Amino acid sequence: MLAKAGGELTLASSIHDLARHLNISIGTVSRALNGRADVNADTRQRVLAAAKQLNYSPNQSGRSLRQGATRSIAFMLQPHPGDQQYGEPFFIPFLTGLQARLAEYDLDLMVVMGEPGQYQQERLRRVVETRRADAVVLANTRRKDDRIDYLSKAGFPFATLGRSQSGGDTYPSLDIDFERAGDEAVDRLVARGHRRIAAIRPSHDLNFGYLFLDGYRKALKRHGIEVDPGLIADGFINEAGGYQVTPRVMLSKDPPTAIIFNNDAMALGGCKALAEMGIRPGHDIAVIVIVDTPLCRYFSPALTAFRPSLEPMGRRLAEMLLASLPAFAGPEGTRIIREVWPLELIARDSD
Amino acid sequence: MLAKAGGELTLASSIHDLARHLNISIGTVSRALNGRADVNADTRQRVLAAAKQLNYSPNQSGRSLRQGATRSIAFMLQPHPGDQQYGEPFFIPFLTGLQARLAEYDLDLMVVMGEPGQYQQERLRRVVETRRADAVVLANTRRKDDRIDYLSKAGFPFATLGRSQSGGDTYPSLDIDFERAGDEAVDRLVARGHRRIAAIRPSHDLNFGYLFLDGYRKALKRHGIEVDPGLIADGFINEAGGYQVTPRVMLSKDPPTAIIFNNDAMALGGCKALAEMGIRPGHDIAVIVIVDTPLCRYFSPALTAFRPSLEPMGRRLAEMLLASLPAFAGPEGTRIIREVWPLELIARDSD
DNA sequence: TGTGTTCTCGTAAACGTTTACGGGAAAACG
DNA sequence: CGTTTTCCCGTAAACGTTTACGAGAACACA
Repeated sequence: MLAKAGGELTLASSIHDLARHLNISIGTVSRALNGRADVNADTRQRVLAAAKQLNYSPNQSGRSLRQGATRSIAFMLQPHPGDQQYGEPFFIPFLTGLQARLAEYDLDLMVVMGEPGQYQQERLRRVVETRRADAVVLANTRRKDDRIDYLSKAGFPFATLGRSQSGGDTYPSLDIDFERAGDEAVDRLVARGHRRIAAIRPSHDLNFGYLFLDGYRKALKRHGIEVDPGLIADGFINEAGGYQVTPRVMLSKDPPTAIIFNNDAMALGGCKALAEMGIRPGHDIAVIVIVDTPLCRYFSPALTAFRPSLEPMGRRLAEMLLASLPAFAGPEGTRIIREVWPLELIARDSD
Repeated sequence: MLAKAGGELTLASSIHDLARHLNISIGTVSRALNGRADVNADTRQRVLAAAKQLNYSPNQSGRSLRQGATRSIAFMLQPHPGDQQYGEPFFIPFLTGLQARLAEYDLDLMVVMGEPGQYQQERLRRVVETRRADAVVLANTRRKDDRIDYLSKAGFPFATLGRSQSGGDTYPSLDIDFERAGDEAVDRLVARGHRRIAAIRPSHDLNFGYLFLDGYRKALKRHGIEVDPGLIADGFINEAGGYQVTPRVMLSKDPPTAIIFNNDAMALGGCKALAEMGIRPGHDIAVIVIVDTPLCRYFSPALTAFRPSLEPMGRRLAEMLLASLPAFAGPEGTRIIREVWPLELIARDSD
């Protein structure tokens, strides 16, 4: 306790109080509470009853120290630099799912955010070295990710939301199928008669930008359309980035009739640029967004987009992480699971 | 540690290792590291150097147990029931600020969410009773809030984002000035010639709904406009709620020429209902939203709204909480600070 | 009755810290 | 030189658990 609010704090009863109250040793009390076999059934009942009566709950610090496990998982979220008035709506439902599943295992969730753009490595090291968490969940994975290198070198358990080229196949990861989304987006546009299709994605070495582009290229090839480098651009992963980079693509000698944006904020900025050029999405040009957010739905025109199931993804990643921890999955069950989830196309008015 | 990843785990060096390496007692090492006065300057240097060399960081579980403080703060966020595809964009920036300031004090942030609509009390009790956190931050405060009653009765330190009628003035709280926003919204509308102004707010005993209404009523009174109960309605705090309740107000004998929505999601649903009735916000009716989100900006027409500074609010609430904790503010500095922050009006196209 | 087994429990160590206490050596002072 | 003070450090207890170990009692079995 940091504060002893004027003495009115209800004393936290310890296992010693319980033992004294029952005229029993603390060892027996602990065994009774933890459901061990070598305790008399009657004794166990008495202990349980007394625990309820005295409102006893085991002190987590004591347990952590003795067992060498904190029973908490750290979630590292690095906000992208840029306009942070509201941040990414992406993560609340993901966190909800992650947290819900962890709670079922009596695990706490610690959130470490770091300043936008700041080097997150120190924060991560602190968590690992001071043993503040038993495992880590990484978000915003980059193609080459220092955090992954560090964790796998240290042998510290972790899982990632998103893929990376770092660290090999030694950790669980869950990602969206950006290749397939890119592929399907092209498919859809081609079926509607487009052949000049632009792709706008974030720079920053964010891995999903590359994955998306792979799918985009693959689909073009399948349809016998040559990839035009002039139709591919990347920019800062926010509205300003989309606003800045979209005109560059539109002003090429042979402009596109469709644009796939790999990020909702960039799409919004792009549409603003288009509007200023007198180009109307849904009329003069087709626009598809790869990861849907509520903004896509309420924008005018409503943007066709691919939607993830964030909350189930959060729950699933928790399961995958737990399955890789011997303490939960059993010694033999230390399985590294990697999954890639499809997106659902939400057809709206922009394409 | 839960997992010992194949033995490659870098051994966490303890203070004993450090002491042995230096031929010094652990007491001295601890004192040196913690900057106590009674340690020779030369010894301190040697300890610090060795700590860096052996990559030593104190084990947090050990510290927590000994000091009776976990150095972590729990943030309790209860999602509103309803459409949870994306949750509330409100909280990410708030969390960012809260977390950033806490990190400066070497405090961790634990996030406890609870299922939407689920009774959050048990989760809270668990945190308190097992001493998993040193203090709690509550969000989504209700007019009468069980959690506040419980915490103040237990003498457990906490602060709230949002006001409540529970618990008296014994805890720090930070809230948005909903009264003033309601007042200003009416002011603005009256200045533009409106006299039939509706107010739509959430039910659920959420406190801010009442505060908003106070400001609304006060402003009407000031302008000599009688409050018409037929123009006041409440509904579920989501899009469906707004969609459902708005027609009820519009179909009254003497319909409003303006509506103030006390929640962005409800406003969106309300606008949908209006559209279906052939009523265009910004043309046929004026619409103002009390708490701005990105959705208001991108909606068509863009919605005039009052915007909070969420990230500074997060930082500020962390400061306020810390100031109320003797361990941080010093024994005399146990001050209970309560603040109410104004909103900034963002004029757009809907009014 | 003697021996082995089972059941139940108490004892004590251990996890990694911090800190109260005391003591020895050096320094200061008379 | 004796006494007091200061400086620095080691010792050990304490935080609240869990758990390895062993021991006593009850019981079974021959």
